[in-house]
Amino acid sequence: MTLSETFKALADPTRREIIELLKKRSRSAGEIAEHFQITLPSLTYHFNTLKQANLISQERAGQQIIYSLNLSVIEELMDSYFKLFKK
Amino acid sequence: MTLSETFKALADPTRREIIELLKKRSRSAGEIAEHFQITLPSLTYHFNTLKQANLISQERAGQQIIYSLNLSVIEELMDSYFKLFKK
DNA sequence: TAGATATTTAGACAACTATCTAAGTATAGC
DNA sequence: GCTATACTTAGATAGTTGTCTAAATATCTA
Repeated sequence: MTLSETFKALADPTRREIIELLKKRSRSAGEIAEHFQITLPSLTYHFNTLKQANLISQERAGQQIIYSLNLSVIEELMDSYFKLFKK
Repeated sequence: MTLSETFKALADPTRREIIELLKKRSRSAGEIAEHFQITLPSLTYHFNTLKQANLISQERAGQQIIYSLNLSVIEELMDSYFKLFKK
């Protein structure tokens, strides 16, 4: 989970929209897909990108996979971000 | 100057290192180049990426081009960043 | 255990990125 | 005006990204 991975993950509008959705509540892949025009495989690609940046995590619930925001990691991120610009 | 452009600009380690250098003081393209192994044309590409994200600005001083951090824009950025994760 | 539902993996592909070399532009100083 | 210095622009290229379709995997339910 490098800074580069994190910024790269946040650089895509689809992925930021996924974060917006998960901010309200955790959701299954299918529920998330309802908000987008792109295919589920494409979304899976974005889930993986966000997971690799440690921004979200997943959990199986029966046939569904539930995605959630990793709020703890986001705090660290804020810190790195501040440091980048602070003199 | 979109959020995507900004995050994309920050996703590259070379560009973050340029920011680190400019944080200490404004510098010419040549001075910045001394800190890297890559060619000046490659650095110019990174300068343009950072300029497009409005993170830096340039100013000519004789034969040299001096680059500086755009601190005002960075404040806005922080704000967008907070909003992205705030419920 | 067969069929339905939910999601991922694999493989292909067009577009974009970061790099290079070679050539061009701008300024300074003689 | 010529030459040197500082930097950018142009064009090529290998690697990465975001998307798709088709196939595979996992779980539930009858």
